[in-house]
Amino acid sequence: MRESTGGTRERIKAVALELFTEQGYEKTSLREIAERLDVTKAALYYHFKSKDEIVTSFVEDRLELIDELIAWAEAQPPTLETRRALIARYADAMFTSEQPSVMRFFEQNQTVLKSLSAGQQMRGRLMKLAEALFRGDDSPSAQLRATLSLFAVHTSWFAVRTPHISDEERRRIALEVADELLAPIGQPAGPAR
Amino acid sequence: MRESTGGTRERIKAVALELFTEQGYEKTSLREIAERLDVTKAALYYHFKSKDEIVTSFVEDRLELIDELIAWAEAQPPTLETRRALIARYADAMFTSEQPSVMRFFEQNQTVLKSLSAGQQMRGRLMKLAEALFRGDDSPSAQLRATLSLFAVHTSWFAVRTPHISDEERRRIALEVADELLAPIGQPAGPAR
DNA sequence: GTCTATATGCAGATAGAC
DNA sequence: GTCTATCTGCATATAGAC
Repeated sequence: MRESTGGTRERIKAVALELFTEQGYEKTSLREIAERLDVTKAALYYHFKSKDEIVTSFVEDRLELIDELIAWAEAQPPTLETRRALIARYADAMFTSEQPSVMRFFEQNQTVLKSLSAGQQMRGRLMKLAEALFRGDDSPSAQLRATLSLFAVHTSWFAVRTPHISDEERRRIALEVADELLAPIGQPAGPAR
Repeated sequence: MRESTGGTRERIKAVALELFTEQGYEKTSLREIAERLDVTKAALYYHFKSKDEIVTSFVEDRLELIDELIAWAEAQPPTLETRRALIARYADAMFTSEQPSVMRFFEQNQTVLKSLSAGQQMRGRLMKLAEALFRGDDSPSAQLRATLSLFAVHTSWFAVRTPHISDEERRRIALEVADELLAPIGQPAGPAR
């Protein structure tokens, strides 16, 4: 417990993220977060002026990161190579980060997040990311494929149930499937039978 | 408003489903549901003994339906044809039903549903459905593909952003992509590059 | 920077009249 | 089958002492 000096804000973020992800935003009370940290509710209000400001705090880092990816992609030609590189970079961000669970939190709290500005921003950003993935081919199937390739990355943590599988292996599988989904995008015609 | 006699229970279900889906389960109060129906909260308690019993009421129909699909699939050989037929039947159920939004509700309230028994049952059932889709090939990539094929059906309503597109067209696109995802399952080796 | 104490409000739920 | 009235509890949030 070395970090008790000054690190309180970070500890609040970490605990809140964990509880929000597990139980949901609405079901997690500030009392619960405070108890877990062995402080009082009032202490939380010193660090964050409201409950949803806690959410904002850990969503913002991700927004920046996604913005960078989008900007990078838009500077590239809309080729398959670009799409693949983009999803790979995104997967790196998801798997590498110290807190991969920000996206899990987001997935698990979609509806609630609609009414939070942080949530709306994140929603918008993921839309733009999907757009960057199908850029140059806005056919319905390309749109669906692009979105699903993001889901491949997001859901591999639970969709792959094999026990004891490593994160690196999950990432590899996710990208294998994502690549296949991206392949037909931008082709003259989809792989209709 | 012909159904005002006796149809109250159904009207409650319909409004609750809509609000739960849009705003989330926790954020939607019984007061809000009651106001929308122009009745009092107490009236709701005549029809349902608790808030989560409302959820249970509209989840149960779906459970049965999914159970039938699973049972059917398990009676078939684990071939690609079976997988494709299964996802097609599932898509029919999703798109045909009078209330396709039950699954939307479920997607949007995952975390909250963890603590509701109806939610746990639905979770379990979707897991089994995914298993039925990769039956005979439990490789990690097959598991991910099977899960994503379900997502293709579930998410086509928002992932495909083309305006004025019909439900039938969405269903067709979803199945096109789902079929592609299912194709490599059960093959000697995945389509590694 | 963290505390105690408290304000204020709405949630889910029940009792019992009509 | 729907109402009014009310219970009980916990939520977010604030004021002000230490």
